[in-house]
Amino acid sequence: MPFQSVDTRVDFAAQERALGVWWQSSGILAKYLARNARSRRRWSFLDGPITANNPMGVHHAWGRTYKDLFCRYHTMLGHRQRYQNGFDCQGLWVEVEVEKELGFTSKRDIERFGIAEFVERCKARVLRYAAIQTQQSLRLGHWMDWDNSYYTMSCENNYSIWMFLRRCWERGLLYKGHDVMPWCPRCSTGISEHEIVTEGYQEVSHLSVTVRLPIAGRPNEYLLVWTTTPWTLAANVAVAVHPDLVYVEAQQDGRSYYVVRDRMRDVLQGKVRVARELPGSALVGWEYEGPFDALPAQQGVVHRVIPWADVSAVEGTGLVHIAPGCGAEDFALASPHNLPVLAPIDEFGVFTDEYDWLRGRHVYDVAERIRDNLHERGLLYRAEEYTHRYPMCWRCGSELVFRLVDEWFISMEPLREPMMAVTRQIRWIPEFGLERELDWLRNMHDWMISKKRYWGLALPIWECRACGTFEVIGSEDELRARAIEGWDAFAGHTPHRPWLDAIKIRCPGCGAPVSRIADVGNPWLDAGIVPYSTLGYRQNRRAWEQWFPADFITEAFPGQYRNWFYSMLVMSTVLENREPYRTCLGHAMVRDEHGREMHKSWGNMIEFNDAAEKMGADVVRWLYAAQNPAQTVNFGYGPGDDVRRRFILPLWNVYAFLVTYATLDGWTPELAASRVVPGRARAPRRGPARDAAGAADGRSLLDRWILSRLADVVATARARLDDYDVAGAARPIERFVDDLSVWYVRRGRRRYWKSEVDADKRAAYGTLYEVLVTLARLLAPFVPFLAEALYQNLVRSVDAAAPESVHLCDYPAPAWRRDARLEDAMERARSLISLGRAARNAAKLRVRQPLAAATVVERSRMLAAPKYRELVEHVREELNVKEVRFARAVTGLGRLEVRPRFNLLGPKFGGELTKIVEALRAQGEALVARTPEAEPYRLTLSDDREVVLERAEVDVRMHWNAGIEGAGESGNWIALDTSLTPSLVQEGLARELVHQIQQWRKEAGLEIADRITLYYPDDAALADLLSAHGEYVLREILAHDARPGAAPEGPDVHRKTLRLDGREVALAIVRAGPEPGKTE
RNA sequence: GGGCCCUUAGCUCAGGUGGUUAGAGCGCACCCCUGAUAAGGGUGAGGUCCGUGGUUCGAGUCCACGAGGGCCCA
Repeated sequence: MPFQSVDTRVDFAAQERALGVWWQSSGILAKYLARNARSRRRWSFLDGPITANNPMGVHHAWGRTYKDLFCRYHTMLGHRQRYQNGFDCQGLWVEVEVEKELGFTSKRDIERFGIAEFVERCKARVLRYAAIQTQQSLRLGHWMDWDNSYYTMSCENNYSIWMFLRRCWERGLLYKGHDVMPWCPRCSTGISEHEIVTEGYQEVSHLSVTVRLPIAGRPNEYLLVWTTTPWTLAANVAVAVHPDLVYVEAQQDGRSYYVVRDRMRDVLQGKVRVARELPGSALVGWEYEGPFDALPAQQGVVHRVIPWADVSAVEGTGLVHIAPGCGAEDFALASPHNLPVLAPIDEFGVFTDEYDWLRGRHVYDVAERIRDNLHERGLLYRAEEYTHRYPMCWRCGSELVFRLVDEWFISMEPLREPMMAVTRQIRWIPEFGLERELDWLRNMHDWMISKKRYWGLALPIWECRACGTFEVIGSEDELRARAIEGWDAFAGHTPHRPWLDAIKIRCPGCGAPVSRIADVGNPWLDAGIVPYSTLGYRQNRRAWEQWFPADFITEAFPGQYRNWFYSMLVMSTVLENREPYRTCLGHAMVRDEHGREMHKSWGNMIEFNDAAEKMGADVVRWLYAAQNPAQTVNFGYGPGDDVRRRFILPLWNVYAFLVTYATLDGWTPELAASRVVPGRARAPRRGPARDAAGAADGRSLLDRWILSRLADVVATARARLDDYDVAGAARPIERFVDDLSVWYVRRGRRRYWKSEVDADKRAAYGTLYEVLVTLARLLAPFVPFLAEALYQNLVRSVDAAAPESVHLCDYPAPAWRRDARLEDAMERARSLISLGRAARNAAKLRVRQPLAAATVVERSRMLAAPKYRELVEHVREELNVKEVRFARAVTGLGRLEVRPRFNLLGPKFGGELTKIVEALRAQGEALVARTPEAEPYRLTLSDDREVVLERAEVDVRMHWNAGIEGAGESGNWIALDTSLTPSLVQEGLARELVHQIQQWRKEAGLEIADRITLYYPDDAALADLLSAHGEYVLREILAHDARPGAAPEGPDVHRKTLRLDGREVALAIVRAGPEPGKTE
């Protein structure tokens, strides 16, 4: 079976869709998953659950590219795996979306709607988006056991967390805290500090007020306080001052104000007289009238001035209004100073009954009323709009307030050191991940795990209202045993609200029936338990140990050091005091192609589906694979186009090239000098690989070079992937494909065109074939679609015994021994060619014009060796010269001028410079000629002293003799003989003629293999040209014959007037049918 | 205020353990090739390696301090 023809204008996205369908329908994915089912070597990957709440975005594709790539790589290495994907299901983010769908605005709507129905809607939403994300992942070529994904809402996951919490409780780590914390009035829940990420702050404008508070026993004297949250004044109980700062009593309009000295000018407007200065400590203990002493809640409160070291003099008045029920720092001061705690608002942000005229009003709406009320009572000093960064709810965008609440916490202090020890057992990539995680651990607070919501882990805490005893239930069995009420209502349901809420147990303290607390859990508990819940920890400890710890996890790092990476550390430290994963690869964030953040509202967001269809999944994957994970990636259609042009298309074109000519020639892999068996059998695992240097099967140096390079890139890719370094593998592969395309194929083209089938041609086909087939396997984990397309056509079409899919093959191992000397010599040849081209450019001589000779001066004399004659031949052909000569020195070809760089040497040698210039003029040429590469010049001055000149300090340039143009440096030079003889000019014209006729053939629509007859006019110069170079011209343009005179009439006759050497010649070509033996 | 990271060509980025004259892609200028052709290739211009000081025979690379930016935490 011959290869199928390859279109160079392939629609990659369509090809990917077709392959996706084929993989499914032919069961390839299933075979892939089963491939290593009985392998003894395991590789344990643990998937971080993706939030199944929306379609996945292009940023998810980065991590998923890594996940898929390493799973595929280890599959091709024969390692048994679990291939389990995970979905994150529970939490406020899902609730918020369902609330939006239902048009809800607060928790009351949910209660009215019914918690059971609401929770079912949440589950349904998760399943809906899990299905969508599964399809999207498949479109990306992400192969997992999609029918066996884990869901964090599963019973097993929830009960596993019960087990963990029970263990915490037994160790005394679990407690109920009474604290002031950020609270979202819309969501009616506390927001833990972990959740107020930097994006959780926004610039907003608030009404700020400066209030004067009359001091008790000091008529006409006032404390000045300033706040941006006027509503908290209703709960004021104290004013704090810094004991060591300097305060002033400032007199204005007949009143005395106390304010910190450094802020006086900013705070007090108008004329002010300073009556005295005093330290803050002098104010401590003073009593004052509160701003709202008439409120019922304020009855009996004594307002005092207290000392506080955190008071600053950069903002406000230096006197800080303290409301322990409305601020976290305020609350921390309550206990040491014995301050009453007033909690003015309920869970919806509404003032409670004890606040009289504020009762029923929302905190968002009271700022103006409070200002007006203060004004009426003469307490307002000033009010103004103030813009500052303020925390917002990360899900719904509402402004947060601080509120006194009861929440449940895990004590972290006893875990801090053990967790840090566990963290050090893990390999973090990038390495700074370790420091970041340790830093987080050093600073971590107790973990608030409760949330006053509906859809989430139902915290298994039963707390007795009567005596305060609480207990944590650790499993479903224990629950059943302890239930004294409500089991029937619960049985058959998942352990969620509201079903679990029905169950009561007996209080071990006082015997009263006890209900579960109403709270649900922090969603990072759900994700943190998966190294236990998904690996069967509760069912079979021995089986669990075979997959634990995970060998590898990877996620985006900005958030996960404090989220998933962290929660797994907590839970695994408590349960087993062991690292839950061995290697953690973190990657940075995705920005748009200009480096800006992606936002839907900015219009620069790219949907995953659009990216897959417009640029293709392979391009998306390669873009991510070649990226440094530590650095934000600029993702977009522009960068995608780069990948396509730089990597995908050149590779595809090389592949198309091989298939096109192999088909024309009737070449198949069976004809290759050495068979390539790409399947499960592989290159020798041990013992010497085949020796590229000594290949005795007709392979040219060019072949041996590319095979040596191939061995290199295969070894590098394996080593880098073993080290979890994707970019370190991808970039060398890119370089290799570039070498293959711009050098191996470019230099080897003629070997495929020639009509005779000889050993050289077989070697050319065999080598290129081996390279491409190896590349297909090498690239399979990176670009699974492209690799499969190559493999199916190059391997499966001709070898029914080969594995059905490239993804069922082994990963390639180096099949040839490297020949570093040959690679080195090839580099030198290429570099000489580059210099020669520069020389041609300088001489304005196009490559089409042959030249008599090039002279090479090569210090290492490597290319002059007889065994590298072929490389010299490449130099000769690329530069289009008749002969390449070697010379020992460049001196005979021109004059070396050595000039001092005065700007550098002046400061160094000062007055001696004159002598140096003299010496350089006299000996410069000899000096340069004898100084080895990389060494400085040692110059002997007229007085026999030696001075050392750095290479940068002298300017060496060559003045070529007439008729010579060259280029070079440091002992490596190439000089072209630019004198043209009539015969060289004529030969150049012959090439020009060929060039123009080739162009014309294409315009005329002739096939590559079509033969023609050339008719030319009676023209002496042309006749000369053809008599001298006719054979060459006819061969190149695939003509049987060149005939003088007019062409006959006919449908296959094309006429054209060409410009040749400034003259016009009217030619005709006639199609004469395809060349025998090259019939398609 | 603390921790971590970044700063290299107009733009985006490479540059193990210090070592010739710091590289690539894109863009730009000029050119080549034309049997990979709605492609491909070459040559060239373009650099205060953020700054200052230090270690060293030698620093883009190591150290200290500083500037700007990012992430995280207070």
